[in-house]
Amino acid sequence: MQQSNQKQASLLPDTALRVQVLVPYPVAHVYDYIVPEGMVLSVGDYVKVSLGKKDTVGVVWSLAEDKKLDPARLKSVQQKYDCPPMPKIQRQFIEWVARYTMADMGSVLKMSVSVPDVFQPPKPPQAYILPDTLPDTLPDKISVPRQKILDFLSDAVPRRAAEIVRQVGCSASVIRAMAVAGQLKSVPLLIPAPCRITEVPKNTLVFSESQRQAADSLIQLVAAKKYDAALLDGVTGAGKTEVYFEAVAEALRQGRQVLILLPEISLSAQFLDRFNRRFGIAPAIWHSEVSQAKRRRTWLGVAEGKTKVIVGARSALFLPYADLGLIIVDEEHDASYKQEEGVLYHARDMAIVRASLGNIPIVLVSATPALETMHNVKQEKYRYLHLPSRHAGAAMPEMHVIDLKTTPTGRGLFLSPTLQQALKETFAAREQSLLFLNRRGYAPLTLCRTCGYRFQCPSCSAWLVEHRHYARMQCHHCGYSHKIPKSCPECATEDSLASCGPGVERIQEEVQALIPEARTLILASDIVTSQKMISDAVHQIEERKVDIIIGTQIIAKGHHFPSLTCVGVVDADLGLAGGDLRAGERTFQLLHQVSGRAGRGEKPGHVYIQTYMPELSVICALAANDRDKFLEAEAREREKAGLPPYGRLAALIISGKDEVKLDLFCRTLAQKAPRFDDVRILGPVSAPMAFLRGKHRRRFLVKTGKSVALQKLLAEWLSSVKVPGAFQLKIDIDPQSFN
DNA sequence: AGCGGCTCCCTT
DNA sequence: AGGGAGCCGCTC
Repeated sequence: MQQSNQKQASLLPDTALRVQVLVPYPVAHVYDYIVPEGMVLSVGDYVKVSLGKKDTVGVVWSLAEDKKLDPARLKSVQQKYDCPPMPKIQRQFIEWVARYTMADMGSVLKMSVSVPDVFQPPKPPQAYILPDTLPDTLPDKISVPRQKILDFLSDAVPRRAAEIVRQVGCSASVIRAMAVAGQLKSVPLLIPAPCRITEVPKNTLVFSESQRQAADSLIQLVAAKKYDAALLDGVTGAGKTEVYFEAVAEALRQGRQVLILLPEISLSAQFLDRFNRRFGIAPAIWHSEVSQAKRRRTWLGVAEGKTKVIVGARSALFLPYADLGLIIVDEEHDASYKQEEGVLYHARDMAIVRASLGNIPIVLVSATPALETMHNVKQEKYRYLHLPSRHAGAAMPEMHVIDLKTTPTGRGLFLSPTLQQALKETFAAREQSLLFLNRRGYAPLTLCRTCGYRFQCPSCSAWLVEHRHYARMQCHHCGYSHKIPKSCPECATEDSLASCGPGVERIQEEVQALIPEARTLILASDIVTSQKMISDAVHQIEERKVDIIIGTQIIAKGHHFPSLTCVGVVDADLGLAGGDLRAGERTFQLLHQVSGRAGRGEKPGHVYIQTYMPELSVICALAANDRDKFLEAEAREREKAGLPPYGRLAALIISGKDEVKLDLFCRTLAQKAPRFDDVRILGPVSAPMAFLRGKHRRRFLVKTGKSVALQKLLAEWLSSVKVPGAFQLKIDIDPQSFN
């Protein structure tokens, strides 16, 4: 990898005086700096420069110079950091992503140098060892704790105070006192880069024939050492992870680095166990919650090529890999791969780009592949590896569609008689049930029966959701909340507030009334807030201390519970309202995943889907468990509508506080809209969340044919207007949802 | 992103 | 005239 950098001619002080530096600020261009005498800089070097009032890290982007600049006004590079330069592939990737997403290059660079003080490591943590020579002032007798500490440290391994305390059972003050007395020596603890792998253990798992075949194909893919993309398709429990671990192993045998992208780190506990079992070491973890010190070590380990496997959320894609040899995108269909703030990019799609630029293989993994991915398989852009279920018999639960039009629920109730019966029977059989409703809180809308007042967020076009668990009314879009009042805020009538519609808390109430002896548990992100709470809840369920689980989408993933035999989908139609491009697909993926929770032990499972629209293709496909037929039907719809992957799509979101001026500006924008064949510009319309966090939002949708240069078209359009500073204009290339 | 400089309008 | 709040544009 670094050959390309080493080939770059070093810049000698007497041959050039200036370099162009890209800084991690939202700016589109580079800045020129003087190279101080004696400093040797090459493209890709990390440097410290001053920009405006502040010092920042930057990357030498080119050795050219802007002749128009007045040399007298230029600042000097302050320092060259001692770190491998940013590889050429990484620089190309940053440029590519910036061009594609129409973001500033600096903003994209910022995602690559996301550790602000990476080059200013703090004091390393202190560790203790036995001194080479003991001071001669020591007393003859040594106290028991002190002797224990000396024994513990006799193996000459430096250990941190906290570890000594834990192992020996002494107090920290003893250690301190011994250090002062010279009985212990304090040394800086050098923490090596995470996940350095030199030896790759052999696979000890017994693979099925199909697993073996898929693994062999992936190993060949990696062995070829060139760009290639494959989809690994298989239901949950088919052993996909273990199969792609063999591809990882092959890349590691080549001595190269591997990136495994995961949608959410909530998968990590289980995932890390499996990784550990295969490779005997923990991978490096990268996501927003990782501590500053660990981020620094990981960033440097990645840049130096020492850290071999990185498991991370989408931002891990932008780390400056020294020699990346393989990318895995697990759960490739997952919506959270789309970054919806700042630089708007789709990590799966950009991972394909990264693989292509790096000329390395990439493997997409899913049980419910995205429509686009299947399309690429059909177009033979991606290889296709299918992994059938390992336990063919026990695999699929029996599906029951409940038409709420013909079998309605009781008034103010949300479980139909059929589902009630199933819950009772499951409980009687001492098995577990799961009710799925993707809505937190008690009720999504509260109104006053007397005056009709509705609780609404002051900053968003959204109802306040009642949360009895916290006794608050909450906006799910901006976090605004207040206490649940006793009387109507409008007409002051007491006991006049009515809850409309269900949330998980209300379903729990209904279940408790239906089966009072049943032990229920709510799994929702606002109630189970930490990783520990989630794993505690999972243990409770595994130990069968819970009979009926009521959960939002956080239950869809991962865990499998052998005694869970009944799954009820309270409202299958919930995600379908609003006409979103991917509503059907998302609903299928989510409900398919939820259905998969049922009957994964030896007992068969039953899934009950409550809907008002049983004739919809999504519901039929779920009932028939026919994913491919569903995707084909969806694909035909998209083709007819000229939508991706058959056409290109971009969204413009314009937001601002002054609604009147906003509409005026949008009209100007519409007037200047380009008119071409094969280009349709729809809008302006109010964005689905027309008022969000105190700002009004309007949306344009740009729909073009496959071959249209979408970014160029947008750039030309937008260069014809000046966006007033009071408004924010966001370009979303390949929008995933219409929010 | 952060900062300084500018304008506009309200205060006294 | 004084002065603060939002708006704009620049940073090599």
